[in-house]
Amino acid sequence: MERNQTAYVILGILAIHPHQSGYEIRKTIQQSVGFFWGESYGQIYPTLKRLAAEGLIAPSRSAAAPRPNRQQYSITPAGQARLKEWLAVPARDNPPRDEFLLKLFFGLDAPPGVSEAHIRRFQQNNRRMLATLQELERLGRERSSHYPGFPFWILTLQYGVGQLKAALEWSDAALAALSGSPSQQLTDGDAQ
Amino acid sequence: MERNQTAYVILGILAIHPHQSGYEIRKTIQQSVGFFWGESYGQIYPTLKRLAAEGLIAPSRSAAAPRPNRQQYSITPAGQARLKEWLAVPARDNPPRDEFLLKLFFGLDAPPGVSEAHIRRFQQNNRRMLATLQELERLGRERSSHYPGFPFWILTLQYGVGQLKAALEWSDAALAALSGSPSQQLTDGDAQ
DNA sequence: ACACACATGTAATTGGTTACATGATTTC
DNA sequence: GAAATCATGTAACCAATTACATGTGTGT
Repeated sequence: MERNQTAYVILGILAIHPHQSGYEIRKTIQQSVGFFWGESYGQIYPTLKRLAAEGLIAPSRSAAAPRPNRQQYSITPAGQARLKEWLAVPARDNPPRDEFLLKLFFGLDAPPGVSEAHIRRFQQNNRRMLATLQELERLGRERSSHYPGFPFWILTLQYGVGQLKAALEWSDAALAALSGSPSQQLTDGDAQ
Repeated sequence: MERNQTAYVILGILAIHPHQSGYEIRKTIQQSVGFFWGESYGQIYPTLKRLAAEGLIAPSRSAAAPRPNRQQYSITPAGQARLKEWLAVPARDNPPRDEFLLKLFFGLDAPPGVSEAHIRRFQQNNRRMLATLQELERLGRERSSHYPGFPFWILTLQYGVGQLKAALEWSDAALAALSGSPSQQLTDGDAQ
């Protein structure tokens, strides 16, 4: 079992939409799983070559073939099998690295106000993201709810929404907590 | 500004606890920020050498020097400055890659029951983690609440707790949703 | 004597990003 | 004709993990 995850995103995407080129695959990824998964061309194109060499995908051509200067691929039966195999294996937890939390943790060594600023930026990013996801969910229900994969997609979306809402609630509490004791030692504008 | 984050964790840790060796630094990392940050020796030792060469840390020796066969370091004024600089820069968002969500998204192509199993495993992991964090918080309040950095540490903990609770609520809803339509097409144990 | 934790490191590999290079096609 | 987007790729680099190698000190 490989650990190269790019291969499996590609297989998964091609299992849903056949006849896609590297360029299209990347767009599909962004539009469907973009909020929790990213891929760069530098990863996609070499992987496509390798998957084709291994017989897990094969060059193909959609009925209404649009442009000539692109190479479309589809998943092969072997590819389907490999995807299925991988899907059955428990997910490894993602490497634990959160730069925002790290900077917050070292807040005592930061210039005054910096941690508060980090949290406010975090809050704004999360608000924007939440709006995007909610809009996505609305649009999806309108346009794609008949797709067989829709229930799974909506679950991932709802997970994102839940995490963002929790993060936003925390942000408020965190800002309130920081305006209490710690910065007072430096700001100290009211005593005496 | 470097992008090597290992350097900054080390600087940050040494800013809090001086006179630590690579081995101790790693333990400190695990015990303090371990639930959202990890470092391996393969990363720590070379980075220590480099930081010393750059004058951001320096070999040092604690008053009660314990074992001889280890090299302790402390942060230098230059290192303090670098850390402070880095802390002021907005955190980049962590690379968006969640293998669990990816497998869930492709749930339609998975063997029946697999997605449910993934969610249940996820749920169990989160429950365990939540218990750990809550215990950590309890212990911390008992033993370390007088440390000046305590408020920041507790904030990161509370963030983790909030995310885990949201994930657990989602898990229940997700399992309920999956026991509705999608697996019925295959299981279909009750009609006819 | 043995096991375990302490302690430091290197080599190989990989997974991945970024920047660069190039050209075709569509649209205004 | 210019600009934007479509489209495919390569090279350089890097951060990081894993596995390996080696030795010391402590407790039983």
